[in-house]
Amino acid sequence: MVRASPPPSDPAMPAQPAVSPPRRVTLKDIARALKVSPATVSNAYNRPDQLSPQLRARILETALALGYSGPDPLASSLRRGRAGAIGVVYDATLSYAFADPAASLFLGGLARALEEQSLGLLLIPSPQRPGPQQPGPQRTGAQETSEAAQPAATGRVQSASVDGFVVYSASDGSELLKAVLGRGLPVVLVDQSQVEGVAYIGIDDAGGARAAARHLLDLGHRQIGVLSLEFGPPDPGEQTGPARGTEQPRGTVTAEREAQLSYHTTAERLRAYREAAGEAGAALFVMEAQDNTPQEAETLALELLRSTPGVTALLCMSDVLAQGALSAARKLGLEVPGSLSVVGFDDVPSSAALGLSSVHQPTAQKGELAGRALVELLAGGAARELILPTRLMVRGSSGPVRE
Amino acid sequence: MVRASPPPSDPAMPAQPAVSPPRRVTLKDIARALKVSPATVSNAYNRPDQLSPQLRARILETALALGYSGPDPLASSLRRGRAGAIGVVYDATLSYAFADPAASLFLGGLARALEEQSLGLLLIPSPQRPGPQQPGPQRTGAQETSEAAQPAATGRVQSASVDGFVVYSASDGSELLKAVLGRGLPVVLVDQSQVEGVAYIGIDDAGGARAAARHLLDLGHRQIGVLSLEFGPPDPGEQTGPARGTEQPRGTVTAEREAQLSYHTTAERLRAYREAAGEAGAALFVMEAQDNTPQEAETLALELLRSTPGVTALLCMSDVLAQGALSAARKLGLEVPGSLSVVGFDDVPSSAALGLSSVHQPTAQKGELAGRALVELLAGGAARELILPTRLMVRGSSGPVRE
DNA sequence: GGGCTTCAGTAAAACGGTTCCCGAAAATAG
DNA sequence: CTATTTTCGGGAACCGTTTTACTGAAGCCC
Repeated sequence: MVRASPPPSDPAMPAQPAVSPPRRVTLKDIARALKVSPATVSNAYNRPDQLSPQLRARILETALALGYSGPDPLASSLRRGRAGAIGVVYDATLSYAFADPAASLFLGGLARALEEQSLGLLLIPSPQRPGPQQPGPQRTGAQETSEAAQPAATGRVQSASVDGFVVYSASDGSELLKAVLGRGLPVVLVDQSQVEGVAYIGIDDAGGARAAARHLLDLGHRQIGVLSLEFGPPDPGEQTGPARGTEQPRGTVTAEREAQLSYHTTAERLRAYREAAGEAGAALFVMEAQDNTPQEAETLALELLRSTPGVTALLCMSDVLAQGALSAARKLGLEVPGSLSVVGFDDVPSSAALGLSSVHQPTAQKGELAGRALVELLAGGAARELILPTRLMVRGSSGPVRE
Repeated sequence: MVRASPPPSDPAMPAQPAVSPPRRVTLKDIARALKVSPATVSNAYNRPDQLSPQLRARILETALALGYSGPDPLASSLRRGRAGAIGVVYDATLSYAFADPAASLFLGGLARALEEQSLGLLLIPSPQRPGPQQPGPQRTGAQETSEAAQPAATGRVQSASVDGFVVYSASDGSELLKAVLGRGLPVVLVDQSQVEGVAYIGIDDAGGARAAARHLLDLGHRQIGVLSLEFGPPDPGEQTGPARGTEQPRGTVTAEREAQLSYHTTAERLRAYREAAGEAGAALFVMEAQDNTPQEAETLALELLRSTPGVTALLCMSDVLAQGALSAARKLGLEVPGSLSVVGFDDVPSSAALGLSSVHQPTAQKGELAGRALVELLAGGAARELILPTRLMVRGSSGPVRE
């Protein structure tokens, strides 16, 4: 064993022969170098008022000289009992979380709220889908926990050094959500099904969706396509899940798939669409977008408009989808709103410029409120529930049905 | 002083009357409960092969019963010497980081790469601008470190529990960057000025910008407006910085301001625009956007087109800005590309739908590569530099100058 | 100049785990 | 039946700080 057992002190020799064990310098090292107590060094960083300015100066100085850049955050966090960060968990795929400007806005708001408290923001993405990816060569380490068989993502939840969680649009019964709740830390749920006793921030999904649907209905549309967000996480086990590669066209919603409707947001909006349509005796044609991207939406819209020519309007569950719909319309040479009306959801910033009618929600504010709610919880406050309003913004992409 | 000096011990009284001390359960607790060694409990979680399945089952079981949700990540990280997360630092404002779809894409790619290694992603935003914000009530704790006077953000860098950093578009000489480098951890720099010996991922900014400019020049444009990204962080100290509230219209670029050009990306693109314009003998009219938002861009474009009627095309340093320019054109009733050509930069997904000509860069891939580069560094690999190509995508928003 | 209150700095116990390394028991070999 | 290997689990040091007293030395007051 080459454990360097240094003779009590040999100042002549620079401890490290050459390059080998570049052991990191710690607080103790500089304490030793100055012949003061570690406590004093710690104080130099954390309570300058506890020691004389000169000593502090000397400490900081030798710290610099020795290449010590302050107390190790981990050790400090451990001792203090606060990680200084909160985790954000989203159950949807990474692509969803970042491809959607709304998600970005939300995160921005959240970050802002946390920033005020000097809290970090730890992103904990759910594992992506099998997607294209060359098989990584290594996969080192003994990963085979037998039964737990954690789908890796829940493992990350368990091993996240955080003081609390924000869970964003997890599907009902999500493993991830369970894992989070299991940690026993403060949690705020956002845009998903509520859980008894857990803080919640959401929006009036149903109200917004209803307004969007009524708007189109009022304009006389009676055959309306719906570009839906995902119904639920893809079911890797069974062959069910949205028909992919089968004879069914992509996006088709089967009864089976409908039974898997587990994203609260999707469910609420869809329900409201249907209710409104039902009241007006209109027909809805629903397509499920696997990914919340314009490309996907364009494909689906093309498909839908081809197969169901009577459709005069599209209700989209996100602006991203709506933008794809718009581009499908352009490809088909359909005038908007002359031949096709399109209404989105979220009202992301770029939609105003596009003249897209959409349901506005205070996305960034939602993030900020979620952050504040969590901060309150951390401070021992009570869990609250908050539903933010939505508002239909009528712009140029929706108009009366053409006779 | 009300320093509570509790009597040495009064076991009769349950210190805290009723609910108070819900001391968290630790690994030792369940070890004690089962009369096994803590080591064994630890093994139950980390090396299932080190103990009999039955014992492990019993351990997991009582852990559940006692409400223990696995080893504390902090303690574990400390002991193991790995935080299990990397920090992302961006020097621009939060709004920039999240308002820009390109940034989101980047983060998405980065997250994906880290995810493969089960690494977390800790966001460390730079402090936002003074912006609207009611003065927080508390601000507890002794924060007044005298000299260090850390601008709060650098403090967050120092106290981030991470194994490495990705620095995204920091301005030259950024304090944040210095703080990061000071930590002595592996670092990957992205989209900014390089630093000797530090890993780097960037794109061919100049090449892309040149292509965009030449494209417009080839179409015959000779009076071209430039919607630039920020030149540098706002200088809170002096009254300089982009004229705000002075008699100068917003966005005007003064010589002073130009001297503050410290964002590498902005500088490179601007330089390339100018070079190309110079070669063709064309005139450039530069406006600096404070925020990378469509709103800001619209305002600026309106201003520019009003004050400089001869302008027939707009070079925009981001697609977000370009989209704002498009909407300005719409407001002015200018046909695109008939009366006004617009070219963006980044080629974010929504731009294709908008028919916006833009300089494509592999944004998500950039993120993924940055992640991989960092992972390599963590594994002891060498620092590499990588410049990714850009490519002009000509779409419908740019056309020949109208005679 | 003695008691009393600051001041500066310290010793030592946590914080909650992980991991070598070592024994004993059980299994296998000879 | 003994020698050897495996299996199972424990002992204890250690990860790098923070913090709660506590000590000695000054300073203060009359």
